[in-house]
Amino acid sequence: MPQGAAMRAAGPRANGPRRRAEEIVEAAAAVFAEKGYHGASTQDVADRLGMRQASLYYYFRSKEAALEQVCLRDVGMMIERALEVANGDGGAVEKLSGIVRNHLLSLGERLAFVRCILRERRFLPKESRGRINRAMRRYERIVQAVIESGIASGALRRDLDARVTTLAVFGLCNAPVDWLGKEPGVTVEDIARSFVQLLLGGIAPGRAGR
Amino acid sequence: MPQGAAMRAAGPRANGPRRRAEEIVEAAAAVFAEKGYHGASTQDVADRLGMRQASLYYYFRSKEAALEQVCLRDVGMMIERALEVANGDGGAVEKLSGIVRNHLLSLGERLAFVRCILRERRFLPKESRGRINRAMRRYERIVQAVIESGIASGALRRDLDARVTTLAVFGLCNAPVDWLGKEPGVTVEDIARSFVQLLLGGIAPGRAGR
Amino acid sequence: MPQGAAMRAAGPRANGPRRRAEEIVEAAAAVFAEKGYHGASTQDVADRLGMRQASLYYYFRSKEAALEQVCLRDVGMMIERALEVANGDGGAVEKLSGIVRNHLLSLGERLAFVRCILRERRFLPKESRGRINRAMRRYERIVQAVIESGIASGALRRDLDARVTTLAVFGLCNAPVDWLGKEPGVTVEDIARSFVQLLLGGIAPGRAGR
Amino acid sequence: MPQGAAMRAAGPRANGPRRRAEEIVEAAAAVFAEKGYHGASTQDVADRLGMRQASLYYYFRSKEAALEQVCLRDVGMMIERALEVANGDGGAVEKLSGIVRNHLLSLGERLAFVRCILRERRFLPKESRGRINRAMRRYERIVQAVIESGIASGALRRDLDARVTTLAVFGLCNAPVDWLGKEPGVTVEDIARSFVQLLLGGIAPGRAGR
DNA sequence: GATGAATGAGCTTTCATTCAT
DNA sequence: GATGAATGAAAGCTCATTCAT
Repeated sequence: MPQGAAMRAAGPRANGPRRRAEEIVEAAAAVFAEKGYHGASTQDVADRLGMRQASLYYYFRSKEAALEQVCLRDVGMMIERALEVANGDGGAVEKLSGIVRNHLLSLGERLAFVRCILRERRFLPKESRGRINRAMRRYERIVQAVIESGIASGALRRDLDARVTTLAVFGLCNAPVDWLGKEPGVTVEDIARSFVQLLLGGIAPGRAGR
Repeated sequence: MPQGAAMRAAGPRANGPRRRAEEIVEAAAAVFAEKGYHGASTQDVADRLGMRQASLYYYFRSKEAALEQVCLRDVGMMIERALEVANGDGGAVEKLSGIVRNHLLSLGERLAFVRCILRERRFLPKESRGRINRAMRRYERIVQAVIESGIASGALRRDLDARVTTLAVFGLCNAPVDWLGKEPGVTVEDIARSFVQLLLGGIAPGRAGR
Repeated sequence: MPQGAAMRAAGPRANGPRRRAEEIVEAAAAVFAEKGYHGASTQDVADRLGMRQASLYYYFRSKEAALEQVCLRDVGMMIERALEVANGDGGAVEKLSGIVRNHLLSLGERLAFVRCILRERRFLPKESRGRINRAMRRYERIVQAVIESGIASGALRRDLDARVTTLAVFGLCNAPVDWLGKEPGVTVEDIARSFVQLLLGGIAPGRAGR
Repeated sequence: MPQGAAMRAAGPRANGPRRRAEEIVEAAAAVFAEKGYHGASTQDVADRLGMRQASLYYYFRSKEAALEQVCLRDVGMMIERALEVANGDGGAVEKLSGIVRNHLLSLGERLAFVRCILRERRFLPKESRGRINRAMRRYERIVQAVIESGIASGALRRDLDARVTTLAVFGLCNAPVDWLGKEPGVTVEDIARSFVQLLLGGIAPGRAGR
C-alpha cells in the first residue's frame, strides 16, 4: 500500500511552501475518492495530513475549491497525452491503441484523481463543473476524431456509429476505476492489452468475409 | 415547521398501504441518483413525495435502510433475466448478446435504480453492502460462465482472458449510466445494437487469418 | 427585572404552538439588543429560552431572519399610533406632542425591539433592510408632514427647516434608547414631559418679540 | 495564503514609524464604524491599509486594544473644546451654543471615530470601557454644569430638569451620527444652526408671557 | 398513518491570535 | 517592521432521528 504509512510531516514546514498545497490536493483526492465528496469531511482530509482542519482553509477557500483543484489536476495531462498520439504518425488503429493504453496508464498512476473526475465532479458548482466538462469534451472530441477518420479511411469498420463508439471506448476505459486494485492478479498492463485486443477485434473469432 | 395549512396530494394517496412504501423507494432512488446518497437529504425525498420528512420513518428505519431497498429492488430481476438467457438455447454469442441487450433494457427502464446500485451501494454499511455485492457477483458469475464456455467451445476467441473480458462487458454495459438521456438522438436500442456489434466484432474490420 | 427569571418551559410544549415563535423573537430581541447582532450568538438566544440551539432553526431559517422579525415586529404599531394622532383633531403642536409621547411610550415598553430597529437593522441583508427602511421613512414622512403643516399654519415657527427639524425630533426621541433604565429616578413619563416642553419651547425663556 | 508577489503600497509607507500606528487606528475607526466592531474582522482593517493581517499585531496587542485606541482618540479633544467654552466668557446661552457647535463640528470632521465612541465602546472589556465612560461623564458634567448655572441665573428656563435637559442636548447632538452624509443638501453648518435655534427657542413660536 | 416539535452530532467556515523567520 | 503559516475556539447551520400525539 503505497499510501497508508509515513506521510506525517516532521514538524510544521518540512517541504517547500508551494508543495504543501499540492499535498493537500493529493490528500483531498484520496479522501474524496474513498468516501465520496459529500461523504468525506474536511476533517478526514486534515487527518490524513496530520494537520488541523482549520489549517486547510489557509490553502483553499472552500471544500468545493479543493475538489475543483482535484478535478483539474490531471485532466490537462491526459488530454495532452491523447493529443500527442492523435497528432502523431500511424493509422487510426495504432492511435486508438495508444490512447487507450495511455488512458489506462494515467488511470493506474492517478487512480484517486481519476475517480474524482469521473464520479465527484458533478458535485461542483455550475461554473467550475462547466470548466471540467469542457475539458472532458475536448478529450472526447480528440478520440472521436480519430475514430471518425478511421471509419472514413477504412481502418475501422464502416458500419460503426462514431458517437456511440466513442462513448463505448470511454466507458470501457473508465470502467477499471471501479475495480482496479481489487481484482487480484490483474495489472494495468493486463487490462490495457486485453482492452485493446477486445476493442479492435471483439470477442468473437475473426470473421473472414463479413 | 409551523406552516399552517395542508399539502396532502390528492393523487398518490388512495393506493394500498403496501404501495406507499414502494413510492418512497422510487422517490429515494430518484433523489439518491440525482444528488448522491450523501448529497441527498431525507427532506429531499419527502419533498418529492409531498410528504413530511418525519413520515418517512414510518416506512423505513433509516436513510440507509432506504438505500438498501433501492439497491436490492432490481438486482434480482436483472439476475433472473440473465439466468434465463444463460440457461436457454443458443451458443455463447447469442447468449451474450441477449444478456447485454437485457441489461441495457433494464438500465433504460430503471435508470435511477441502476445508478444507485452502481454508484451509491458503496455507502451502505458493511453487512447490507455485502448482500448487494454477493448478488452482483452472482450476476457476474453467470456472465463469466457464458464467456468461459464460449471460449472453451471456440464460439469466442481462444486468446481471451475470461475474467478481464467479463469485467469489460460489465464496464461497457454500465457506462450508459453516465450519459443516458444526455446524448441527443441515442436510444437504448441504438446502444444495445452498437454494443453487441462492438463486443462481438470489435471496431477494426474483419481479420481473416489471425 | 421583568425578564431575568422564570421563563424555562415546564416541558417541551407548555404554551400554544404559535406562541413559541414569538417567544424566540422576544429572546432574540433581548439578546441582540444587549450584545449587538454580531456579538450575540444563536446559542445566547437558545440559552435564554432553555432551548437547544439547533431547535431555533425549526422556527427560523437563519439568524438574519430572526433579526428581521425582531425589526419588523413593532415598526407597524408605532406607525399606526403616529398616523392616528396625525389624522386626528388638534393643531400641529398637539399632534407633535402626541406623537412624541407615543413614541417614548413604545420605546419604554419595547426597549429591546426599538434598540434592534435603530442599531441592528443595518446588519440585515439589502432586501430586508430595505423593507425596514421603507417603514421608517413612512414614519418620518408622517411626522414631517405634521411639522410642515404646522410651519405653514403658523402653529410652528416659520423660520424652521422642516427636514432638519424632523430629524431632530427623531434624534431626540430615540436618544433614550442609550440610557433608559440607567438613569436613576428618570421615568419615561418624565422624559416625555421634558422632551415635549423642550421641543416646543426650547431651553431659553420665552422671547417675546423675535 | 501563498500568494506570491508583493502588494506594498507605495504611498503610505515612508512616513515615520509613529505615524503607521495612527494610520491603523484610523483604518480601524473607519472599518468598525462601517461594519460594527463585531461585524468587522482584522482582515478588513488590514485590507484597507494594503497590509497583511498579521502585521497589525506588531502595532496592537489585540483587536480590542485597537478599538480602545479608536474610542480614546478624540474624546479628550472634544472635552477640551467644551471646557474652553465653558470656562470662557459669556452667558449660559452663548456657552451652550458654542458647545453644541463644537460638538457638531467634531462629529463632522471625525465621523468614524465618534460613531465608534457612541456605538462600539460598549463592546470593550469592563476596564477600558470604564475609562471611556468616565471621560464621557466628565464631558456630560461640563455641559450639565453650564445648564445648571443657566437655570440658576435665569438665562435658561427655570422649570427645566437639568439632568434630562443635558441628556436631551447630547441625544440631539449625537443624532447626526446616524444620517450625516446621507441627507442630501444638509451640511454640518446647517445642522448646527438649526439645532441651536431649536434648542434655545423650541419649534413653537415665542410665548411672550409664560 | 402521519406529523409537529425537538435534539445531538457533526459539518464547513471564520477569525483573532501566535510565532518563527 | 512585516509576514507566511498555522491553530484553537467558536460560529451558524444541516440533518438523521425520535417521540408524543
